[in-house]
Amino acid sequence: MDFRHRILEAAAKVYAEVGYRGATTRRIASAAGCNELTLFRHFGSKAALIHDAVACCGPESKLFPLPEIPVDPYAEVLGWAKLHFDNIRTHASLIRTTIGEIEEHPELVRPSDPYALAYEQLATYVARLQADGQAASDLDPLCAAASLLNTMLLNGLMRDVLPTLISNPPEHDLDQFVRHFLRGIGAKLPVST
Amino acid sequence: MDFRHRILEAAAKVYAEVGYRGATTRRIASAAGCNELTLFRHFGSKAALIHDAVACCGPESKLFPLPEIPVDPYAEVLGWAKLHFDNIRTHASLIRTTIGEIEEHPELVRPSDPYALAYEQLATYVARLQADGQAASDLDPLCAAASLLNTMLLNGLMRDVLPTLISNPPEHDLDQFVRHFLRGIGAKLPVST
DNA sequence: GATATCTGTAAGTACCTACTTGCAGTCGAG
DNA sequence: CTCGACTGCAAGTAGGTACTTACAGATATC
Repeated sequence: MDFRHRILEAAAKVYAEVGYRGATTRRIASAAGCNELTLFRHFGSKAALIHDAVACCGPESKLFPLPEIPVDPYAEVLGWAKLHFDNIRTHASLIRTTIGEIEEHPELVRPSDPYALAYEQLATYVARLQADGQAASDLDPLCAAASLLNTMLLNGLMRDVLPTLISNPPEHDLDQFVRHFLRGIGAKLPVST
Repeated sequence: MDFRHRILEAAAKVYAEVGYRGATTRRIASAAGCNELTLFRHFGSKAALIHDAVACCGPESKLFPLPEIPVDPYAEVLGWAKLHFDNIRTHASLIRTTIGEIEEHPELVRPSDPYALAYEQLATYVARLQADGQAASDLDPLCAAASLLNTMLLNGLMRDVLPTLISNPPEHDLDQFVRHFLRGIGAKLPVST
């Protein structure tokens, strides 16, 4: 019966579906199963409500584990990528909406954006591989990290809405992306299945 | 004095900035410098106007040249990538908006989507490299193509709105992406600069 | 000069928007 | 039992929405 949280979840869901303008207070109240007035009593304004909802119900910003010292790059990167990919797919609708409205509502992009964190994390891992001689050192680690992360992110975001364009099962694509990524930075690969 | 085209351009611009709901007929008319009524006389409804505007003023869907028979993969892919990247950046705002509203307005995604065409085009090129023995044959050409295209696309889309995250000059990132892509598919690279 | 086509102005329709106010009911804590 | 906090209902504010109708002026063609 925690109304506040029920409202936040409903607001995040409606916002993800129809965007800021489409997420009318009436719609959110209906989705939360409460009176429209209750929204204003809890959050004061629609802007505050949407902001709290996205901050509360958006993609996780916690760091998934990626070892400091690489041992088995393929297994480590693939495992890490799977966690991120699941996180992306779970919140794909909300992320797409936020991207589409980033010009009008930059305040909805959180400072501790999980994407930015993952980006640095993977770049650090690549730099470590390079320092250890396990990867070629001619590439910018940030660009290499972007190559895998952007590929995964866009695949995860559009998978549900462009099924004709992205028809392979997620595990297949992730495996391919990680293999391409690792060979791209000059790292060793396990034998292909 | 071609009102019709002036209205289409204004509508595409306003739609790119504030989305379908935000693109009110009043706003579009103001941007086009004409009366609101003129919109309805020309296009009948807001839905028809936005549809025509996106179809007319969206990203180019023509194919950029990518040779059937690869000779110098780095030069060829980089040149091709630059053309696509420019096209993406020119229409970044509109593409972001369309992605954000793809659930509500899938009809605004054109059947001859330039992204889908480029995707197949690059995959064909990769398959040719593999057939010629110029690239490893263990990767799915479609996944390899997605690796470069997704990376470029997201970089181009977010570059203007997340400058802290994407701070390298475009040429630097493109060069890095193409190098990573080619080595990822097992192709030869020119000496790094 | 008459005609048809395009444009603008002004007013109005029916509805949705965020948000407010006043009042009544419920329910658990003291 | 009382109190306060939370909830819902009903009504209303001031403004925006897509879209329509009726009328008047400009312009180019015949």
